[in-house]
Amino acid sequence: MKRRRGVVLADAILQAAADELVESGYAGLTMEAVARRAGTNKNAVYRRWPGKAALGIAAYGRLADAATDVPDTGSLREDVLELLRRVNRQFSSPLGAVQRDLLAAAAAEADLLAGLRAASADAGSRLWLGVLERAVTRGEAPASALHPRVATVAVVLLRNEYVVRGAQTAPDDVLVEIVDEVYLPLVRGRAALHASADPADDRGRDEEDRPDHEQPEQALDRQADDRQHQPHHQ
Amino acid sequence: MKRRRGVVLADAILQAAADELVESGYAGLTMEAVARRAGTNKNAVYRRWPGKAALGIAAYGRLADAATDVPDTGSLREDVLELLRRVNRQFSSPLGAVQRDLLAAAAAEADLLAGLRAASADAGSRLWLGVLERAVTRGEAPASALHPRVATVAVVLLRNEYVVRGAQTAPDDVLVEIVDEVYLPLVRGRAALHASADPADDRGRDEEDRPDHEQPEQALDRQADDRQHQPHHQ
DNA sequence: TTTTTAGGGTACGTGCCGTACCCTATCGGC
DNA sequence: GCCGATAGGGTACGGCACGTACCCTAAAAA
Repeated sequence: MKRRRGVVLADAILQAAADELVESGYAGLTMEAVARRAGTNKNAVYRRWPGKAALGIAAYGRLADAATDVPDTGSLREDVLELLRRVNRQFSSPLGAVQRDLLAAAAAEADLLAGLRAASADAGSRLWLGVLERAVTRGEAPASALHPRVATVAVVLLRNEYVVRGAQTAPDDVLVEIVDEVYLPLVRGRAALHASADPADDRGRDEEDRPDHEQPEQALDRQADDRQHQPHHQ
Repeated sequence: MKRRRGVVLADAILQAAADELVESGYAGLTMEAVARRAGTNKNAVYRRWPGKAALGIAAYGRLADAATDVPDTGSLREDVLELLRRVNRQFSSPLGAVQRDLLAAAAAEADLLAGLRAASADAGSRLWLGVLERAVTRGEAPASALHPRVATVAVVLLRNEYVVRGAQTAPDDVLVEIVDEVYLPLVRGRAALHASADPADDRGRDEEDRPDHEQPEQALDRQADDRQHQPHHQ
């Protein structure tokens, strides 16, 4: 009987883990079941991943590869709303439940969280900045809005809906409200502020170590590298 | 030996559960330990709460009773920043970790989530609306900003920091960034939109109550170089 | 071929959940 | 103050899942 080795086996395990994840959720994920489903035993699993959380995150990486492509309708509002709707569908799918469970499970251990972010969170930031950037070139938004924290406000609010209200799909009018009451006013409001010649906003601190008008790619890198350890003296 | 009954015993159990919660977190909360600590046995616990999640939420209710009082400095920016700092302290305390774990654990079961919200989330919305309302009466913000989703944007973004970055205390410049890049532009931007673009009256105050420099330690934190450590192998 | 590496099979020890019994202190009614 | 019903105390058990330890063998490397 042929015996799988190395990357072939690892792949089979990951696939089995991913299947178990969508079937039973993260809570119902067991090492035994994964090993059984992969046609091997826990030995081979533990030799590669130190525990359940690590395996779950690795398996999620395989699931999340289905990259969401960005809408490009020519209007900021429609772009944002459509992207938000896609994200909403993903959040309310089994995959979204897995993602939320995983985030919760990884919150305890910092190294796991880093792996999870690599698989999902940062890519999202790029998406939203891209949408916003196109709006800037069309003149729909000021360049000062090209800020990771600004660009991702909508999806952060949507995520919060799931945190607060549970796994229920967020109704569409919530998305509309987020876009019309928060996101667009925020972006356009920044336009109004900056158009009325009050750059006092970005003086002092900003000038030195946080340039507001940098290239979008740099803004992204910045966010990705922003993580820092607590130097806990005092 | 005296044998406690009824509400006295229930109280002792809740207290023990709350203590265990802050000591070991929700993940480390065990029914045995709670019973032992309360000087009783699992019997008495299960007679009152159907399982670990329900007990955890009930115990959290006892912890969360320490109501946060709202600052009232006379300036919207200072109020928001100060409130955000208090919330940040709470989030990064053991209590905050418990709250996040609990939210994650309750996401699966809807009825538990309802109980948890009653203990914490909704009160927060009122707080933020209150701050904003005072700003409106002072003329710092338009009445159109008095919208729950707008009012709570800052704390939602802060919560997201914890979701994405883990239990690390959010550095103060993140709070400042949230306030200056998102919250205030949002509120004032709405003013510009609704009051037909005359934000000139915002300018004077802006320069007064805006501190130029942050604490030196935090500025140092920001520069701390920590490239990613490889999370295990693949 | 011989040696080394890595998978397969299996059994354990441990921890915790949730339940079941049986005993006994306490409470409320008489 | 006695007496049944109620509820707490003690304990044991079944079950499950995690993580570990052996021992055996196929497959790759030397």
